[in-house]
Amino acid sequence: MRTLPTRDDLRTWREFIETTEALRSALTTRLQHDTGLSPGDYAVLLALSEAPDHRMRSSDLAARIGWERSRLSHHLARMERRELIRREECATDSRGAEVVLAPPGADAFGAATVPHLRAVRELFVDALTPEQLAAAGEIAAALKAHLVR
Amino acid sequence: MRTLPTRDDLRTWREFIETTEALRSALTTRLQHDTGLSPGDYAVLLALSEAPDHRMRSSDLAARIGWERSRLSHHLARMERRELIRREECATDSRGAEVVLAPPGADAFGAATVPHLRAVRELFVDALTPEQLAAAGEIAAALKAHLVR
DNA sequence: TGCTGGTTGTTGACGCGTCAGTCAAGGAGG
DNA sequence: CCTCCTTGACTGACGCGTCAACAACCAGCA
Repeated sequence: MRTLPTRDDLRTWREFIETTEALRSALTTRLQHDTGLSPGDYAVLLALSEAPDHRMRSSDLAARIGWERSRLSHHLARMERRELIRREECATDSRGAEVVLAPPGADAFGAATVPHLRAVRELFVDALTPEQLAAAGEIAAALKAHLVR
Repeated sequence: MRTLPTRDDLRTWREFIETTEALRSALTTRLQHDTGLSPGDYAVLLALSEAPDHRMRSSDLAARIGWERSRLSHHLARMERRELIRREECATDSRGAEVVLAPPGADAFGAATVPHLRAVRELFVDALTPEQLAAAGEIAAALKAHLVR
């Protein structure tokens, strides 16, 4: 039977969780401001951009970006309303839907990628020394490994 | 003029951001499952528990937990529906509202704190070596300092 | 052929968060 | 007292996420 975290552990935990949250939120704000896209939009558009013919089955797309089908379905409905993507019936499986990158979506994604990568550099990479960056990677790996346990 | 992040930087970034998100989500799920509270509920109840008389002006509460007043207002409405808190008119400033910890809220918070701290230890502290834990604190501090810049 | 069980994708309800108001109550200066 | 500005809190609209339920469909098998 193990003890609870120490006061110091908790201070570190708070600092860590609050800062990563603030970082995520800053990135989101930046992406939104620079490009009008949410992180979800970006993930969808990235996957479609890399797909052959710029189209993908809905389930494959969900698996690709690690979302639940339902979440994707809701999100695609909103993106379709903004004409970033279209949904078409699938020829080979009539249950299925194909998600197609629409021209405004391709444009938006094209305009988004450089600013987004620049923001990642400025807010994350540049904030850390090379040693810290490496340590961050190891810490993430350790946390992840422990999570799936 | 600086360059974009390298492929390695991006791998680290992805790993870092996805893992911290997964960690946050695991903690949330755990808290929800063990105690029926969301992190927001927990933050509100914690602040009220520490307040004199278990009551606080709405704005002070918002400042304390770092929320927008509007967000707090919505959240309190939901918590009041569940009878975790009550809202009373403020005697000294008739614009104001006082948020009061209700008995079910106090009970829920009391039952939540140990499991929650245990989860923090299991999912965060225990996943890291003492050196990694220290490094995590420093990384968070560096990121935070860079954010406010 | 017809059942049966697993998939695909959508939907509705609801919690949560932000934003942009709204409105009442205080306070300062004329 | 009256105007003007600020403050405290709430609200409505909307984006986002999860969950549970569902219809339509496919595939394998009796």
